[in-house]
Amino acid sequence: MAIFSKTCEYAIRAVFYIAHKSASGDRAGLKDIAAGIDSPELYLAKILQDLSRKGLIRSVKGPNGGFYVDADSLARPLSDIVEAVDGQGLFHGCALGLKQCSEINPCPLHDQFKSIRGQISDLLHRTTIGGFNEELIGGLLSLKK
Amino acid sequence: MAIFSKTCEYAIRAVFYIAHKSASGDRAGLKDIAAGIDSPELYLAKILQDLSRKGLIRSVKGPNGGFYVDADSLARPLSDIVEAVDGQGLFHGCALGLKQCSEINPCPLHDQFKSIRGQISDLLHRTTIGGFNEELIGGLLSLKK
DNA sequence: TAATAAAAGGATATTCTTGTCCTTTATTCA
DNA sequence: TGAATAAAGGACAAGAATATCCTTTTATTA
Ligand code: FES
Ligand code: FES
Repeated sequence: MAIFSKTCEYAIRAVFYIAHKSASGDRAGLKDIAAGIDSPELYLAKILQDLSRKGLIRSVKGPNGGFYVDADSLARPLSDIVEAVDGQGLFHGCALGLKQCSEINPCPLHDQFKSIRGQISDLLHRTTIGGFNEELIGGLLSLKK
Repeated sequence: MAIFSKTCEYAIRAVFYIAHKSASGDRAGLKDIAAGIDSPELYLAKILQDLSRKGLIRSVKGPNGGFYVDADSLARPLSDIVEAVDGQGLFHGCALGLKQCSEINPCPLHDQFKSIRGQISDLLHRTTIGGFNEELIGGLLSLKK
């Protein structure tokens, strides 16, 4: 198992991709993004429609249209994307699938897992959507293969 | 998304359950285990068959039969179960789903995720199957609800 | 205003995970 | 030895995640 669903992996990679294009003032078209993050184009379309409906990214139809993120959204934490796609499980769920993670009825992994889960949460809350733009533009980081 | 697949959650809870019964010298029957960890009985049967085939737990058929773990297996790391059920993804996979997690072609989350992934790996390698028997017998830890 | 480009939306297909059913095999015990 | 018990195994069913297809809407620009 991975930390994120496949859908969420595509969503994050796409949002990073769009963000770094937006930083250069460009919009990104669907084909462009799909190629840039190595994802199935039509499935990605659905994901982006969803993020757009939820206001996490912007879109413009017609010639020269495409997807972009505004300055506000560039500063948003990555956790907003994760939560929109995968829900809150990663932030609050029990490692062993108990209905409710709690101190009162803890599973064997609770104590140690709580700390790790907290670090994942911190990472996703600290990281912003636009936070890697320089490295992405500079080609130091990768979103494909 | 959770860290483990549902199948793996059941597997871990079941193995902990069987281990703590084995510590008391008992075998655990399917119904007993399913009730003890709150899982669908017939699905759990498949999971246990699989673990049994792979030698991670033992089983005996017939009256008074059931599942148990021998002393050797009690000392095995939990990572053996996770690997048998969910594979190696959790230990080596890229957070954003790149084909190959690497230093040469890192995704934006690589550096920070590597550390977290390492902690998960450590936790699962340090924790043994029988490691929580006392707390389970004492009722301090829970495997259901 | 007409032609074109690109995202939105609805429906459907495919694949994987999870869960159930029924028969067979092995073990115990009367 | 025969009846009862419990896991093993094979086939199937339901649901969710992933992926594709086709039509509609909106924006651009010639
Ligand atoms: S109860 Fe399982 S992680 Fe908290
Ligand atoms: S490349 Fe993504 S975690 Fe290492």
